[in-house]
Amino acid sequence: MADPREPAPSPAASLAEGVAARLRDQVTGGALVPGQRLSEARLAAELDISRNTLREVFRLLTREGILRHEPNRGVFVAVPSMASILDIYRVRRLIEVPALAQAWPGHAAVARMRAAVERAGALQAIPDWRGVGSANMEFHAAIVALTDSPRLIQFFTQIIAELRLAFGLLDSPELLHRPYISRNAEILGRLEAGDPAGAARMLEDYLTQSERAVLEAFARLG
Amino acid sequence: MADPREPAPSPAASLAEGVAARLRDQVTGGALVPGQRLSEARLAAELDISRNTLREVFRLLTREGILRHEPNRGVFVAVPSMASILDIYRVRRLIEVPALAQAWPGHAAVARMRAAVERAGALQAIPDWRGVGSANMEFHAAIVALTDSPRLIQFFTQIIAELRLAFGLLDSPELLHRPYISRNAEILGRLEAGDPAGAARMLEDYLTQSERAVLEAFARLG
DNA sequence: CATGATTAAATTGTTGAACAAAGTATGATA
DNA sequence: TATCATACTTTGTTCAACAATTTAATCATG
Repeated sequence: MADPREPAPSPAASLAEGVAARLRDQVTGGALVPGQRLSEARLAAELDISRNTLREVFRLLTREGILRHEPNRGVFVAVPSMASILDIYRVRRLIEVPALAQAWPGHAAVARMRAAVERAGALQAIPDWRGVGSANMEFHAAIVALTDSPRLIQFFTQIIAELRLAFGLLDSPELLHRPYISRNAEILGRLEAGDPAGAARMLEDYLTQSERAVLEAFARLG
Repeated sequence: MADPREPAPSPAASLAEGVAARLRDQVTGGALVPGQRLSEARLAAELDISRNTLREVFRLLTREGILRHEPNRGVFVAVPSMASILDIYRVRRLIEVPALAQAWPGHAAVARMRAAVERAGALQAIPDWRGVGSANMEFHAAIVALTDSPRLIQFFTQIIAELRLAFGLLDSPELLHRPYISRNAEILGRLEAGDPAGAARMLEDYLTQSERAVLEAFARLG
């Protein structure tokens, strides 16, 4: 495997979806700054697609919450707010904790959780903190995958994208991601030891602490 | 007020969103049958919009789950399955029960709940069972609104649309909606009496029973 | 100088036509 | 009947155009 960061070069069913994925990465990766306006004409030329196709892309990403559409004014990269972060963590608690609590330790998603933990560990050594952040998010996406609920999984994917958008806004990624590598490992260990309820309690602590850290970093921006 | 069924003739920010709302109603209202194919050319002519705009509409509704898009083959009205109904009720339990349990009885959404109950009662007298179903769904949307979480509210709106799509597939709407008018009223009464926890327990029973009824009706179709 | 109204420029919203690519139906042939 | 080549239909995508709206620039006026 060449680069452990890139999850999968999915075949991009249609051009619009492919471009959407590319743009999504650019946004969550920080290449596009929150609040920035995305001119249809300019971006279409830059991406080498037509305006119509780009508009389809905009519709997709707007509904995902990482772009904002103001009628007759244009499309902007969404600007995370304190309120949105609070909302996101609330949703995370509501979904992740029960998902883990009712997990069957033999579920296939447990392997995904373990892979994510190991990837985070490897990227920590480079160090690539943004990569660590991605791996940590993947860990939590895997937790939701434990539910086998397509709707929850898709919804949570959105939530994660929004959260990564907020992360991109903050500096000091090491502080935001480093402490949670071992914490994820502990949660996973407890689950594999056959104690989902205990793992869920640890996860709840994790979320509370992570939320506080993010909010503090956010407050430091003014 | 002329017709208590129509919630609000929203100003339709853009043409695409307006048409999306119209199509959504046609689908959840049963005018478009699940599995039916939506030809771009024909439907665009019928709705008197261009193919490009219709495609934007398709993207919106596909992401909402009420249309399905097969690359190079076309767009179809989504076909509810037993699995999707199970998933939907699981999500409902996960979101609605905690939402109600932690509700503050003075919240503005309580008024929405009461309005929905009263509307259902009125429509029962006509009788308009499809309308009763809509009112019941509005009751539960109001429960989620108790959380003040934009993300949960938007997500739940989707879930409701999908469920109404499934309802449209089933016959005997009276059997599916009638029993729940009084049940909703009881839940509301318990909440207004200052016992959110008790109301939440009643809601849980409600969901279990409703799920069973829907699944049975679904099984009768073969 | 500031301010508000008027005009000009740029951008979005939407359409229609066009064509390549993929899928579907048709029909000839073995 | 089964199979394969062919014609037809539909989707995927682009392009050019124009109306509607917003933004910027201009300018008169207190």
